[in-house]
Parts: sequence; C-alpha cells; structure tokens
Amino acid sequence: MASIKDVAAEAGVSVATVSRVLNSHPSVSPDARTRVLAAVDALGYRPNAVARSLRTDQTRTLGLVISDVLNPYFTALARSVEEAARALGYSVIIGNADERPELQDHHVRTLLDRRIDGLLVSPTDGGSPQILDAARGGTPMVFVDRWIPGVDVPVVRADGCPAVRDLVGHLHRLGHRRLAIIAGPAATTTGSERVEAFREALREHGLPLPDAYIGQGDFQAASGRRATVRFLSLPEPPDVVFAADNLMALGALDAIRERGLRVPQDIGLAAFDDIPWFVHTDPPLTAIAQPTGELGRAAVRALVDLIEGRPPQSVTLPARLVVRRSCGEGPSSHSPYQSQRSNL
Amino acid sequence: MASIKDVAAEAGVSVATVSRVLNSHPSVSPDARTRVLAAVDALGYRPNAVARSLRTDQTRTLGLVISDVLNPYFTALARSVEEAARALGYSVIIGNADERPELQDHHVRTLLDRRIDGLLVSPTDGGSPQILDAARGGTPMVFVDRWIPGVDVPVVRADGCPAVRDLVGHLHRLGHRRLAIIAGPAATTTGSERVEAFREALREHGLPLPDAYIGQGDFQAASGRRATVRFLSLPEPPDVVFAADNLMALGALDAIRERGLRVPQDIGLAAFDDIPWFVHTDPPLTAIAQPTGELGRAAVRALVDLIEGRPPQSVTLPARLVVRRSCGEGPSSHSPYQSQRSNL
DNA sequence: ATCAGGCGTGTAATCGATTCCACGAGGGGC
DNA sequence: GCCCCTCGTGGAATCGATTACACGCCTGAT
Repeated sequence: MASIKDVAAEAGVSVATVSRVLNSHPSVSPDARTRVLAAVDALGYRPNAVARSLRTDQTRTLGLVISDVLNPYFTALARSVEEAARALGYSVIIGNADERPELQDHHVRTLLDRRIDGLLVSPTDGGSPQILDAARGGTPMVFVDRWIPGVDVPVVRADGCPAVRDLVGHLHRLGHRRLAIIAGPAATTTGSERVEAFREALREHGLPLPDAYIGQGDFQAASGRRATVRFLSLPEPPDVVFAADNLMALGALDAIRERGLRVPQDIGLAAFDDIPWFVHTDPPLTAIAQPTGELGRAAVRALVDLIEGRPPQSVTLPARLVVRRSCGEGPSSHSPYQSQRSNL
Repeated sequence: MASIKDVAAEAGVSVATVSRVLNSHPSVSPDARTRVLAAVDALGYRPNAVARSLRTDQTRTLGLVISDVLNPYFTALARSVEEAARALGYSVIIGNADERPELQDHHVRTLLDRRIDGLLVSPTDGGSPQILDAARGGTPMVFVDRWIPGVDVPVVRADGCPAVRDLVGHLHRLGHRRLAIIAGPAATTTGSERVEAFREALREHGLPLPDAYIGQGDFQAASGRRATVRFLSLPEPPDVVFAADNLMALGALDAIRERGLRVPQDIGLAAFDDIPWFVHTDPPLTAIAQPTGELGRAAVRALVDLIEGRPPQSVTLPARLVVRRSCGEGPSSHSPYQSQRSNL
C-alpha cells in the first residue's frame, strides 16, 4: 500500500509538501498542489489513519458502549449516534456489553487502548472501576440513557417519570388495581428509577406495590418470562404487568401465551421503550416511547463539545406514553394521547 | 497517559525489555519481569494500540459492514460475529450502510484507512468499485449473507431455496394460488435470489408469477408498505404476500391493517428472516429462519483463515421454514415443521 | 586456560504520518 | 542597491511501540 513517501517521490516533492496538500495548508504553490494531487490519484493513495493518529494524538473516533445490541432501543440509539458523529467528522466504534459488566469493561478497555477521542457509555452496572478510572483519568465521556451517580460526567437521557405517571393514571382509570412491574437490575439507573417512578405513581393513587409484584429482571427476555411466570402463579396475580424494557415485555408475552391467557382480557401488559413491532403484536402494546434520535444527537453534541474544549450540556428529554390496546382499551378520540405510532 | 518509556524509567530497564515482558518474549530475567510488571501496575500503563499497529502493521481488528443496523437479522449477525472474533483475539468495527451504497462505500473506505486486518461485507449493491478495488488490492475479505458474483472472495451465506420451496408447497396445500412477493433490490443477491427461488417453486406447482405480483422493495419497511398497497388495489389482489425480509413484512402488516383487512382470513403473509417478535404478532408470522449464529461464526472463521494465511472456506448453510398461522393454518402435530420458535 | 554459545539486555532503526525550523528566492520599501 | 519580509519548500524530530543487532557475562566443553 502506497505511503506518503511514494507520493512524494512520484510528485517530485518532499513528504512535507504532500502532507501540506493533504491537510490543505495554505502555503503550497498551485503547481506543487497539482502534481501531488495527480500522484495521489495515480497511486490510489490513502493516508494511513494509524500513523496520523499516532502523530496527532487524536483519532477522530468516538466509542459507544451499549448495553445490548439485540435491543432495538439501543440499535436505534447507535444509529442516531453514528449519524450525528459522521456529520461532525467523527467515526463511531460500537461495543456491545450484552448487559454483562465484564464484557462492558472489556470494551471500554479496548476502546481506550485504541485512543478514541471520547466515550459514550450506557453503563451496565453502578460502578465499574474501569469506567470510573477513565472518567477521573480525563477521558472525555458522556453517559447516555443510563448513568453512574456521583461522577462528574454529563448525562443525556430521557425522563420517564411523567410518562410512567400517565401510564399508571391510564391503568387506574381502566379499573386496574393490582399492578406489577418487571424491574431492570437495581445497579442500573434505568433499572431502579423506573421502579421508583412506578411506586411513586401508585402511591399517588393510593395503591400498594407489594414485593411480590416486583419482579427482578435483567433487561433480557428470559428474565421477563421468569418474572411473569412467578406473577401468574401468585394466589392473586396482578391485573397488569409493566415491563421495564421491550425485551422483558417479549418474555412476558411468551409466558402469558404459554399459560393460555389472553391480553388484555386476562392480564394487561405495558412496556418501557416503544418499538415498531408493538403496533402489530397481539394485541398492540401500550408503551412508553423515548426520543431516541434526539438522545443520540444530544449525546454526540455533548461529547464533541467536551472533546473540543467547549462546555458540555447535560440533557434530559421527556418520554411519552403511547396507548394501545394491551391494557384493556384501544386508543379513542377521547384519549388525551393521540398518536398510535411513536416517532422512532 | 503513561508510555512505554515511563514504564522503562520506573522499572530501571530499557524500553526493549518492557516490550519483551509485555509480549511475553522468553528472554527476560525473572527479576526484570517482576520490576516491569510492578511499574506497569504502578503507572496503570496500557500499551498504545495505535503505535503498536503502526509498527507491526496489524490491528487485530475486523471490519463488518452490514446493510442495516435496524434490521434484527443483521444485529444478530453482528453479535455473533463480534463474539466469534473476540474468541480469536480480534475486535470488530461495525459500519452500518443503511442500505445505501454511498454510505457503504464511506464505511469501507474508513475501515481501510484504519488498516483493519480483514473485511466482512454484506454488499448493498452489485458492484461497488470501492469493494472491488479492496478485493483486488489484496485486503482479506469475506462476503456474508449477500455477495458480489464474479469476485474471488469467499462467501458465507444461507441457501433459502429449499425453504422457499417448502413455503410455496405449504401455501399451495392451503389452497392459495395467487402468490405475490415483495422483492429486495435486484442489485443484491438476496434480492434477486429470493424472487428466483419463489418463481421456480411456483413453476413447479404450475403457478404463474405475473409482474403485478412482484413488488419492488428495498428491504426497508416503507417499501414493503408501498408494495402491499399496490397489491391490495389490484383488481385481483394476491391470496398471500411473501416479503423478502422482516422489515418489509412489517411494512406489509402496516398496509394490510390500514385497509382494515385480517390476516390470514383476507390475505396471508410470510417473511424471509425470522425474528423473536414474529411469535407474538397478530397473527404469528410464518417465516424462513436463517442460522444467524452459525453464519457469523463461519464468516469469522473464513476471514481469520484468510488473514492468517490458511485456505478459507466458503460456507452455505440451509435456511428453514417455520410455519405459524399467518397463512391460514396453525402448526399442528401433522405438520412436518415442528418448531414454532426459530433458533436465533 | 580458552573459546563457543546462550542468555539477558540495551541501542537504534523503523513504521507513516505531522510540524517546527531553516533556507533560498523574490519583491517592495527605503 | 540593500535590507527585510513573505512565501514555498525540504530536512529532520517526533509520536509509542517492536525488533534486529551488538555486546557483555556466565557456563561448560575441550
């Protein structure tokens, strides 16, 4: 593969001049520029990004560590992050943690070894030393979706509390009183916050949230299934199950179907995160939609600000309840929630 | 950030010795080794992958350019690729083409600039010069899922023909005669092959495939919707629509629902690619499942063989029909297809 | 006692870029 | 006519690793 030396030889100039042409430095004669460009073309030369990074100490690359690449919410996030980064001249390297802290740490370490310019993380756990070290070590970093409390790192996320309150109001209005939740890992902020928001909303309606109605999940389908199986074998099963993410909702649906129960007649189901398939499930699922695209853009903006020395902005965007039929009522013209499709 | 020089100074040895310890070169005294390790620990030193790559001319990184990161089939593929690569000591950088050739080329170029050791591609079009150049230029490369004919590059893919024949047989048995297909772009192998397999299978049953029953899609949901709208407004609409990927099936479902039609009573629907949600759509969708995990593993194996100088192996794995209720019959004990869930 | 050979180590070249510095040529002001 | 400044250019240092080569020391064979 041709190097800058070959180009220099071909064009009859020094490597310094070639470099200047390539980086559009002003002080190059039109003649030299033409010859260099011709040589580049003739040799099909492409600058070696590795060598360039070593010298300049920047890679123009962002790392993105997501919790689970099989979760449509995170792939949508990844897509918008990559798009926003590309618009700013950055590449993105994605690391998939599969909800496993040690895999997350592996990716963080690998990305740091590659000397990425900045890191976008949705932490799988509450306090990975790997991540904390990186943050203290001065690596530009932004948390997205989930975050680690007590660390001085900007956070870009959606606030689900109002939407959860809307959801509980909706369920209460439909006459449901026994409401259960499949929680995410307590070590994640989204895992605990959604439970807290749910508990708080129930309190406002004077409803209890017994321990038996809190299923411990890990944001994966299998755990949603297990938790639901336990709910269904309770002496007093819940009227409605609220899954804290879309994969656990899938698992819940599996379990419900296995029992031969119908949604929403026998039991209601709602989920955090809205995905296109929820429109076509049986029945269409009521869900809380996050503004994924805007989250990705805001996260990139904050991270690039940090990298380039501008003050970064933490951002909290609202999530939105999307009512469908899985809790007992189709969306009607009387409903305050108009849209059936979320704006993913 | 500490460099190898700092470690050498701290340990009181030369950088050569540090490097030898780090690369477990045999010729290092136990004493030096201990001191170096201690220094590494004290400084929290991590080797700079950029510098190392420049020197050794290898990055231990694979590039993976997938057609669409929002398509669950490709994320499943990406996950298994990353897993297999990690097991062999390689990282993976994913590029998402969004089914756009120019975006695909952008990612191929960027990956090549980074001097990845090898490239896994699922080409979005039939003959990107970018890709062809790379292949001829000697970049180790393997096509996965889709390929470009006439290029000497190993291909790892699933053969859908038998499964499509099974599907058509199934549909014929149910009494369906007017069968339509939503095709992918003709420039992709999977786009044209699936139509051909379908056409061939219809011929075997003496059924025609009129042009009006071939919808031109692009593997995205919107195109599936458009094609289905056209089918439904035909004087003689088809009995069954077969979508060549899962996203177009989603679009088809949108269109059918919009018309107020029921599946399968008013019209049947089947899809290529099986995803977990198909079990819970209304109704559960009959689909052709690919062995995604095995495809990813085989692709990595072939690519790493190529990189490390062993002869690579092209692989073709069978796809499998999974019968559900969307074409008019639930899976029964008489059905030759036992499993309702695919082994994603 | 001598010498070959192996072992542990350090010096320095190298990978492919960027960039500081110096230098020569040319032009304008005095 | 001389000086200074600007402009275009090239030489060489540098980034952080790896590794060929040389060197000194110790051991064991002769």
